[in-house]
Amino acid sequence: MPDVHAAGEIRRTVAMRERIMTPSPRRRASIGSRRNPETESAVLDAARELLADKGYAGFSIEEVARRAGAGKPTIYRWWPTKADLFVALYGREKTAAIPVPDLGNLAADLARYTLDLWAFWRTNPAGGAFRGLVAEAQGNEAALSLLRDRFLPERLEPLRILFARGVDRDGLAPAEVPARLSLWIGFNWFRVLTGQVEDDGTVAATMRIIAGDRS
Amino acid sequence: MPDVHAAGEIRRTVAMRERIMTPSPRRRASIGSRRNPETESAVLDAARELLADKGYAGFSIEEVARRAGAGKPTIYRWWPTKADLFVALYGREKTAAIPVPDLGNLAADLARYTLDLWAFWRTNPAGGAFRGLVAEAQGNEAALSLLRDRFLPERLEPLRILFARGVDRDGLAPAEVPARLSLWIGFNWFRVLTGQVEDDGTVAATMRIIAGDRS
Amino acid sequence: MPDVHAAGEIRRTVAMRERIMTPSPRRRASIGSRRNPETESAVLDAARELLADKGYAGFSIEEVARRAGAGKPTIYRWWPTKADLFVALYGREKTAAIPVPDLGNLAADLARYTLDLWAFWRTNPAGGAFRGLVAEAQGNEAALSLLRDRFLPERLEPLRILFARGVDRDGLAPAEVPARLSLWIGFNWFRVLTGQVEDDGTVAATMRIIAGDRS
Amino acid sequence: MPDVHAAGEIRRTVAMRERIMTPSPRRRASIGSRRNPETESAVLDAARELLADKGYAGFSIEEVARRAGAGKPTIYRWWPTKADLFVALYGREKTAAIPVPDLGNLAADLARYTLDLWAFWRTNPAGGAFRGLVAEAQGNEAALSLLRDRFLPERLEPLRILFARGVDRDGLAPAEVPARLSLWIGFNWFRVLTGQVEDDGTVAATMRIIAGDRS
DNA sequence: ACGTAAGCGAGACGGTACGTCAGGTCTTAGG
DNA sequence: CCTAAGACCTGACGTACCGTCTCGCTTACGT
Repeated sequence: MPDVHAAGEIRRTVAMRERIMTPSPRRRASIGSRRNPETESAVLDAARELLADKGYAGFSIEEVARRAGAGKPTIYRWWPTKADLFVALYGREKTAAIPVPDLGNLAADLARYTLDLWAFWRTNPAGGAFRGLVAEAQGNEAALSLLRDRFLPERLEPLRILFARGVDRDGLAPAEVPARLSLWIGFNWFRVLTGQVEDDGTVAATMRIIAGDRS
Repeated sequence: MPDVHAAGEIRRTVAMRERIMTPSPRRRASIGSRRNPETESAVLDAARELLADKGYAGFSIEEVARRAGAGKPTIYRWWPTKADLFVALYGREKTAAIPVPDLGNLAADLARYTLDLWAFWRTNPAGGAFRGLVAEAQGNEAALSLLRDRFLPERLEPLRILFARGVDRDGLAPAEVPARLSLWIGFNWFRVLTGQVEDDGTVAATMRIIAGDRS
Repeated sequence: MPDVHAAGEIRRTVAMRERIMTPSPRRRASIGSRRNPETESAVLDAARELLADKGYAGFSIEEVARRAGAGKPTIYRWWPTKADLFVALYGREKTAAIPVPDLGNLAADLARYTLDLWAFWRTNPAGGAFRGLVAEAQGNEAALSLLRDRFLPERLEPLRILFARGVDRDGLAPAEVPARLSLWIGFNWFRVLTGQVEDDGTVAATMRIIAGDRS
Repeated sequence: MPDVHAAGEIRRTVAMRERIMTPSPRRRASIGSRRNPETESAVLDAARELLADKGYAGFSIEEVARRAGAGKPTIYRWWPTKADLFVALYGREKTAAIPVPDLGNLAADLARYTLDLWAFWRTNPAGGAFRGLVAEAQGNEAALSLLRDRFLPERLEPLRILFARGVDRDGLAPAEVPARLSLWIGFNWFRVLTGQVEDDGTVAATMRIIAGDRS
């Protein structure tokens, strides 16, 4: 049955020729029936770069796919929404980047951590990822839930440590911790969402209030 | 070749039928070479209603035009960006809705004002407008500037009154007012942007911290 | 989940730069709130050309839009399905191209008309359009109905004339006309769908059978 | 960063649950280094069923693989193109299903055979397979050649018998056989490709014309 | 008897095209 | 000069399949 497969052979030949002809900087084929970490990296790198280049407004899955040399479906397979992509992006950058300080009192610790965080946001596309995530959450219940219920608690861990130490060391009332944590979050959101994450000299004073520092 | 475009004609026919069937919010022709205030109202009403219906995600100029029975260019002429429309929307709603309380101490005043504001946000599309404006500002420099430099100072006037009274009456340090105001703003942003503007009983305590109330 | 777009101003600037930079053979803006015949022409020309280049297999709305310099939504607005586009394409080409012969007897008339039709199909992408329409109809009820109920009766008009003349002149039994017409249609479909529309010398004999010619 | 890809994991989980829930048409492992006839059956059955369910438009290798519980590469290994699969499908079904009638005259034989064939097409997915193969052939040279040069001659064998008998018995001119055969083929193609394979009472008359019956 | 070659399910991969939505621009026609 | 209307191009959306690839496994066959 020699001619039965002619079509397939023709198609294969064409595909091969095309693959040879195109410059194709790097073609990442599948590595079998499991996730290709190279692809994951390429996508996150591209997303990071795009966010840095164009900001949230210019951010699109389409363009990420283009830059990553990835197919759109590949992206949607692993990050079904933009929000997921932002979270992944943020998680990738921030990990362990900001040390949990121990300067002897809560206000100083908060100020140090806050300023480190701001520096991170300023110098790193992850700041843009965070802003994008918040923006996304304003019109998308799933994104909001991702932000509020998964992303936030996770990223707040260092703060909980700081406040716990404040309770032990500085005599902070445990019952007040949630309110003070909310204030810290809100303050930071306000600053980052209005593009004001440079130290204007007010951070220390603000942190003293949040810390309940009466000195 | 008259019947070649039948499909298009069908579409047009459907559109016409729908236009006829819908209550058709009166046909507003031009009123000459000046702005038609009826149109402005119709657009803002439609925007408000749409925001209430679909939220920020479902908000589009296209749909506003549809509901308002207005042409898209008409909308773009007067509100060149979504942000402008949000600001107009918000400015239209909030005015004078929330009384400036005077309950004898700053913490109580802040709590009362905050809860009133939240109630307003819950019951009024303007809350959605605000969230939309923040989202918009994350990818749009003009919207950000509008939000930060025009909208925010304007809406903060009652707070300034409250804090000024706090200085006079409760002995609040004048130097601390900006920081405390920032905390109040941030707290409110955090709550509204995460969809948490119901009183969960934590507001009073939080306001006491912001007010610097040591009782 | 609509994305938040950049400032209109940014977009405008980018668009302008692109418009200036690209050679852009022709930019067709709207000509107001009515159909632009230039666009219609450009689309049909592009479709025709694409069909000639790549055949039915390589035919896509996407590529037509690309070649026509038209937006996909514009194409979908006027030709909601590929079938509509094929019909329009065919209608545009065939009109009045094939004269209705009168050679004295039905068999000769049919042969002449058939060979003219084949010549038209050979030299003109409309032949491809017809094949595409049939292919489309095999998996799409709407396309099938378009083909069977609108396209076919219309294109068969000349044949009806020929057969009517056969009844009057050659004594063809009127009751047999539908069956003979079916045979003519079927014969032509078979030939065009198998890519056999060159005259191999069998047409005259076949048409004599269809015409019921006993000579 | 283990929890960053939760979305993907959720998708996988869902997929697993579905895999568990579906009856899972038995897991066919390899049976060594030769073709597994169970797999072949499963694929052809699935293809047949899918064609019956969804028609040519809904037919995809992907879905066949899904239903057959087969890997896509397995399918591509044995049937490199859709056309091959269609041919295999049709070849599998039709064999010997339609008896070659002998009713005393050619017209009657043709009518009987045609109606039997139509009945077969109506009740059997092979009809859909044939339509699919024709559609495929409109954009695929290999499929066309398959259809024209292999499939058609093979399936026409019974007709040749009928016509040969017509020559012997009914005095049909041998020179006219090819033309009359073409007419029969064309008529049937036209009917099946327009979804008109119910006997509307015109078949007998049409077959008389094809048979050259002058009674 | 055992290594190897081939078949197998699975599913990720880069792609192309789908059909839809909205964005912002443009022009008409009319008041 | 404003207004409603709606066509236009653009570009992104999220989905379906395409055909290829590699994995990890199973089994028969040749050495």
